Amino acid sequence: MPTSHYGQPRYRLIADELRRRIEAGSIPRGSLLPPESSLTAEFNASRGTIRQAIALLRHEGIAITEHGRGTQVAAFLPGEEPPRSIDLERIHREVPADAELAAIFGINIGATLVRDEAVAREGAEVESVTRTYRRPRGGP
Amino acid sequence: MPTSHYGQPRYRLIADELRRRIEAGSIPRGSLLPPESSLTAEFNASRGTIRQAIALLRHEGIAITEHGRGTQVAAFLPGEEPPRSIDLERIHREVPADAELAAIFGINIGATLVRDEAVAREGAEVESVTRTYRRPRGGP
DNA sequence: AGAAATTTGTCCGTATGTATC
DNA sequence: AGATACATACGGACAAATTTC
Repeated sequence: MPTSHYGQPRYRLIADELRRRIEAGSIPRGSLLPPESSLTAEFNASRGTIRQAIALLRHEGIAITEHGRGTQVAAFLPGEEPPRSIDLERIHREVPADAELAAIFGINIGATLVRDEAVAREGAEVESVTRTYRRPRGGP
Repeated sequence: MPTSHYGQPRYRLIADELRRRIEAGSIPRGSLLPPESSLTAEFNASRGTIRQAIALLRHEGIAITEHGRGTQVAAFLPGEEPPRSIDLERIHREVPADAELAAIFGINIGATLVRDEAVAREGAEVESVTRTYRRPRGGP
């Protein structure tokens, strides 16, 4: 990626894009910015470049970075666009069967089931939670 | 030690080794990977490098990481297909939110949620139970 | 029920080498 | 040559979720 910066350095363009999302509400006030690692992936930029971009936002006072926690969008400037992006997040884990599930599967209560959970969000709001339970493959 | 580039960066080599162990079964499906601290010691690499390696496995869909818990090997590796569902049965009802769901939705424990349940059977055996929770439309 | 230990998440600072503008 | 960006790697520190005692 040789970079074709049209007059502007990359970190400035990235800062512009993040500022746009914040102003448009797609990154809600008071929420945490995606971590540097995510931004690195999304913008296909190095961490240093991302950090420069965030430093700009900090200077402008619209972001606050806390060591070990993340970068938070400032809370001021009320009301604007409702967020529309749908975010999916999947969690996979093993859970013990409760009475209801045990009855359906025909297994003992407390037996291990594999649960896949998908949380669908629109902006900050949770739209739905879908859980799929299966019996584990060849193991308790 | 910047890069000892013997063709590949270290995090990729480490990811290769972990993938090999998973496919060979020496790290079983559904089990937890050794913690980052152990891998750091074993591979004599920094934590960041280990995390990069694990991120690769996550991206490939063969590992799922949960905060505070660990990194779990997927129950099904991409490419191996779980058995297909045949019989489907749907149940719709209203249920009170337990603590976990309440936390996800950001509502009070006991608040009403709508639950759609689909039981997939293959012959007599239950293959999977899928439950989707949503907030009621305009209701309590 | 609560504290401690474990484990992952994130940020900070630094370093080296390479490629591109 | 210098500025910018990229890729990789290290170590330290604090934050937060989960498990364990």
